[in-house]
Amino acid sequence: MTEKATRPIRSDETLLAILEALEARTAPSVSDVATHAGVSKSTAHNHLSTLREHGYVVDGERGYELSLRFLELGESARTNTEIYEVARPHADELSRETGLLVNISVEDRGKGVYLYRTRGDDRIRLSTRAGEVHELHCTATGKAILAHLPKRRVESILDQHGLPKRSENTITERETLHSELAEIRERGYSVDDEEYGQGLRCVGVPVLNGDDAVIGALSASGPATEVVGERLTTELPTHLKQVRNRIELNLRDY
Amino acid sequence: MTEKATRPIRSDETLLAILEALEARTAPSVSDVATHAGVSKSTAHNHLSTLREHGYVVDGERGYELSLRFLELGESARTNTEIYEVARPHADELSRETGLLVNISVEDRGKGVYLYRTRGDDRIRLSTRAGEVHELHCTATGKAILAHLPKRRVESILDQHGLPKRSENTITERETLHSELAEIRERGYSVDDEEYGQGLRCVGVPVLNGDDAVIGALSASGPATEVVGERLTTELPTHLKQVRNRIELNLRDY
DNA sequence: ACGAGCGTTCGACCACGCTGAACGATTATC
DNA sequence: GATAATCGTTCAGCGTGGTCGAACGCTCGT
Repeated sequence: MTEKATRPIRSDETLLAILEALEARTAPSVSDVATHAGVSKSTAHNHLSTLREHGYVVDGERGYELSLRFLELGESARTNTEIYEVARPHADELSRETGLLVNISVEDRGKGVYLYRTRGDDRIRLSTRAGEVHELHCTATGKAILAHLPKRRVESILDQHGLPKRSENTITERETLHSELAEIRERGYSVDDEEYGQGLRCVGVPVLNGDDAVIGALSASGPATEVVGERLTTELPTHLKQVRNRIELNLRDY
Repeated sequence: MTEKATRPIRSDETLLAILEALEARTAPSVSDVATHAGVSKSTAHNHLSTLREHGYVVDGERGYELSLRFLELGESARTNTEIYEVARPHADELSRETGLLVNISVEDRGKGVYLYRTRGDDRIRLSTRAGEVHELHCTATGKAILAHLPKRRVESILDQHGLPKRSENTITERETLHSELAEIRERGYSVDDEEYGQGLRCVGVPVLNGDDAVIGALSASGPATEVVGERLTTELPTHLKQVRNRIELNLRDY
């Protein structure tokens, strides 16, 4: 599925390796970058100074860093998605009303990416952040998305990424997952019952566009001790479905 | 100030030009990208397919797009700043309390960059977004930052970017700006009185780290009709200074 | 059927990206 | 305070590979 380039450009690949080095390590030196990217020090130096000249990296007193240019590019990518701008205010509202952590995510190259995460109660700092990726089979948003992708596409995603075990409850059998997805289609919402992390429970709904294609999903998550009983089986699903309807209505008139 | 690379890498430069083409135009074709970046179609194709293979761009049905990989990189750059994680919850709180649009920005290569923007009242969609850049001389956050940079650095920034007129009230004379900056230092807050855009008024405060270096600024902005009288001269400045103090205290214990 | 646009592949040339060695500057170690 | 290690940077030179233009199917609109 990873579309192979017929004629990959080697210097681009080292450039990208350098970006990854800058992302992974905090403020690395030229030599660090060179080692991490597997190139000579002089090559790393040339790439870094080119990137600096164009404002993509800055070298502070501690070392090189990705510049805020990437924030601009990231926002551009985020705004390009159909769902983000429309769903965001609804996510904020939902989060205020429920006090839970609300997520918007989309599928990107077979994985889930959080476009936005918001928590009504800001006192707890977000441990996780936007842009983070996760497998689709073990989260509420992921399963909501999978449930509405063409079966062929689902298979190809599972072939590519497998069903890695993230916690005790993670679904690791294809068959189990498929019947779960059928159930999700039927009742209109998904549940992550500590499948991604212990003690974390999450309810999600898909978001479809005018052509009935999934463009993402919305979910609310919280401690398993809080997301229980009526709240888990009725209250949150109903609430989320309402929000989903509002978002889909807003999508119609752009 | 733009540190010249002694030996710039040409293929990196075309790669960056391609990224800019993807950012500027929505879902451009290979030919569009080639024209915009000033290279042959086949060269553009090779770069794009390399980027796609590594997951940095995706080609949807409409054309090529930046992938959400850039959201990840952008978040990484944002988190690297000293101010972001600490100030963000305070910004949210301030926004809820005032109902105004609250901004966190930092200086990056002589310009201001919004790290975060939040508005208590989410019903109005944010017209502007994080990552956006602006000149420092015509915004409340920008002037608060300039007021605490070494004079030499301020001069070099003004040399580089000038004082472009953004609206009726924009300060375009260096002398005027310098006395304004002195005033800001004295009273501890800055005001943008429709200097960036007509009808928009804004109050800002600098945020300093343990070494008394500016690491960014915080501001609250709203319609000129709302931000007036006591609110403009006393209420908001006092409120912002309180928030600033809280942020600086939090910075101490990381 | 036609032509105009697209994205892609190919061959060939010579620019230029890569390496390794050498440079001063800075810090660490004794 | 001398030595040594390591830093970022520059340089020359080799030979790879990035570049372009032409040519290829292909999908459009006419």
